[in-house]
Formats: sequence, structure tokens, C-alpha cells
Amino acid sequence: MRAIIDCNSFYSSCEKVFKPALKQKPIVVLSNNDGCIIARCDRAKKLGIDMATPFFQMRPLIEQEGVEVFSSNYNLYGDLSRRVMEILQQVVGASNVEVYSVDEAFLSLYHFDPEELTLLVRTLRATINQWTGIPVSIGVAPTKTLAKIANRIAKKNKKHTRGVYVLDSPDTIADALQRTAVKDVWGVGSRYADKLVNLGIHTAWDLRQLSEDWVRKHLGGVVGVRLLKELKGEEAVEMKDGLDKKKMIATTRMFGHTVTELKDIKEAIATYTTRAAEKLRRQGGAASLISVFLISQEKIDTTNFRHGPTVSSYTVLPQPTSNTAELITPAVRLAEALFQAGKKYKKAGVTLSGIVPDEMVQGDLFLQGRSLGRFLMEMVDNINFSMRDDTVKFAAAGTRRNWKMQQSYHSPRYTTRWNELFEISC
DNA sequence: TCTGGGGTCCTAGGACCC
DNA sequence: TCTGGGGTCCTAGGACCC
Repeated sequence: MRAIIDCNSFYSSCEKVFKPALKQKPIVVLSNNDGCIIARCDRAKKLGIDMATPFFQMRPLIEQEGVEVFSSNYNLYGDLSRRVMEILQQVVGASNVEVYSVDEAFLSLYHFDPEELTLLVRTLRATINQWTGIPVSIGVAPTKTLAKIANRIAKKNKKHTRGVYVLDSPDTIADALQRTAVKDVWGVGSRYADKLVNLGIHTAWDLRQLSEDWVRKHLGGVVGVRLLKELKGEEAVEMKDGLDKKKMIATTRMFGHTVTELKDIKEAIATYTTRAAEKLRRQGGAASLISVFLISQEKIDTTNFRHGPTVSSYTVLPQPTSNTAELITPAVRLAEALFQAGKKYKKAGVTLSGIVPDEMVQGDLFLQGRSLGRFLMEMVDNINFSMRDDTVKFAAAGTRRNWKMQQSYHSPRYTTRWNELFEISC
């Protein structure tokens, strides 16, 4: 059996851990740049605040209802996520945990007695809540896709399920599939959902009745076939071991304001390259290709939000590297080539790909000083990690940061910065 | 009048996830 | 006035090879 464990309204829950006075209050968390609403606690959901809606549109309602607002605090969420995942690894064994996202993990439970699964996951849920303060929901079923459906039922009916739902018989599975709209199936996005509903396929149960040929033809080939098998209880989406490395690493951001100066664009690109290179070194990789994109502002159209056109370009590096300096130079050159004076830019990004293990990079007689470069980057990473972000940085990344994102409602990084520790007065 | 039949590799773009 | 930031996988189609 598989389980999916999902932290409820994760970002909101993290904020509430350190502000217990907000426990019964509605709160929301905003995306970078305070642009969109990306997390709402149950109370905020009940007020009709939707996911991913622009903050400014919801602002009147938020103020009227006294909803507490937070900018996203990824240091805090990342640290609490790590604590939750560690508990899972302790209880079911590290090799049986697949960390799927910051707030979700799949578990493999074949080594437990099927009779005891309900008790096991109930205990797990209570332990996580007691040790971290984060509430979770858990779904258990024969496949990942069915576990997702079980999890959704657990979350939707908390009173009845107490956050845990197990699908362990053909009857419970059939019942769950009939209660699940096709758009709520894992792997069915809005495009496929529209297509299916137009054909009279409304529930996960309806979807399960389709033929393999049909889904192969209309739901993305082998992707659709996998989905169908999973709904029928046949495993088609394997557990991944957590060790796999990223094949692509990106750092992209909206700017705080529109940017018109090439100098600012270059600083932003150098900064994003620095971030991306850090991620690359953390997984012991070297990139052989770097690409840069810029997005300019579209004419204002209030009904349909659209980004302006994306312009992008890439460079194949002379040899794979993880050295920030060797990556900044081509990245900035790409930005210069893409930049057009007179345009207003909203967003930019850097993507590293063609990633190979750093130790396997061949030495090149004509590219000197590699080992020195590696030593330098290690020093910089160590200083930045132990002191604080960006104690040491490259000059190209600039100091003015005219483009930097807005964050007006930031909570303290309670668990990862000494000077922001949670304080108790007595 | 008639113009092969395999392969591989790469990129762009679509669809999905949280 | 103000609309996130990552990722993955798959397919189609073009270029090229013999």
C-alpha cells in the first residue's frame, strides 16, 4: 500500500505555529512580490478567498473581514518541512519516503501489516502535530493516484475522517471514485478536465470505465494509460528514491517594479545566476548549457491577464561548470543581446541544463585554474551558509537592487536566524 | 508513370504537478 | 497600479545518417 501525507494549508499553518493567537483567525500567504494569494487557511477559504487570485483584487474583502496577511517566508516553511519529513523517515524508514514537494510525501507501507495501517497513520498524524504543530491529512490506497483521492476525502471531511482515510477494498475504492470529480484526479489538469466533461465523463469512476486505447489517444499517450491503470489499482507510477538530481535548475523572478535600464537587468541576471549556481553545486552538478529569458510588459488588459512576449536565448558552455563566475559572464552577455532599449521589463530568469556530475568533467589544458575556482566557490558557499545569505557576492550582482521584489508582510525567520528567534516574555 | 525504409538525435511546445 | 516560482514527462516534427 501507498500513502500520501499532505500538510494542511501548509504555509498558513507554518505562520500559525508561531502566532497561536491567530489559530481561529483567517489568514493568507502571498506569492513573491506580494502578487498573488498562494495559501489560505480553512477560515480564509470559507470567506471565498480563492487560490492564486491577485492580492489587489481580494484586498477589499481581506480588509473588511480582518484577514491577516503574510508575505511568503520560505526560510521558515523550508525548515518546518524538513522537520516533518524527518519524522516520516524515522517512523517508516528513510527508504520508504519520497519527498514529493515542500508539503507532501509519498510513503511505501508494504512492510507493515495491512490490518494495522489505520492505526499507524493515525499515530503518525498525531506525532507530527505534537512535534511540529503542523496538521496533516493522510490518504492510504493501493496506488499513488488512489492515495491522492483518499487524501482529498480525508481533508474534505475532517470531522468525520479525523484527517485519515484508507481505501483498502474494491467497495471503498468504487465509492471514493464515484465521489470524486474528474477535475480533482491527480494528473487531470484543466485542459483534460474540460475535454472529459464535454464528453459526459464527470467522475473518476466514469474515467476508469474508458478503454486504454481511448485514453492513449486522447489523454497524452502513455501518460493517460498510466493514469487509467492507477485508477484500476495497478501501480504505474513508481516510488522515486530521493537521491535523484535535477535535470534542469531555474531561478526566475518578477521584478518589484518594471525595469527599463540594462544595468538593472544585468544585476538581476547576475543575481539569479548566483542562486542557480548555488543550487547546482548543492547537488554536485555542472551545467553545460545556460539560458536567459526576459519578459516585457504587455499592454494593459484588465480582463485577461497575460504576460508580454518572452524572449530567450542560450549559450553552450565550452565545458560544463558549476563556477558562478564562469556562468555569470555568458548569462550577462545573453541579457545584453536580448535587451531592447525603451521596453519595460517585468520578469527575467536563468535556467541551467545539460547537467552532469561535477567530478566527471574532463580537464581541459586550455582552461586553467579549475581547481582554484572550485576551492573559491566552496569558500563562498560556506561563508554564505554559515553567516547569512549573500555575505560574499559577485560585483556583477550589484548593490542597489532596484529590481528587487516587494515583501511588505514578512514574518520573522523564527527557526533559522539567531536574531529572529521566537521570544517568550514572562 | 514511376521516387525506400529504416534509424537517431535534437528542439519546441504542450500538458501536468505543487 | 498591482497577477509566483519552481519542476517533470511526453510527443511531434525536422535534420541528418546509411
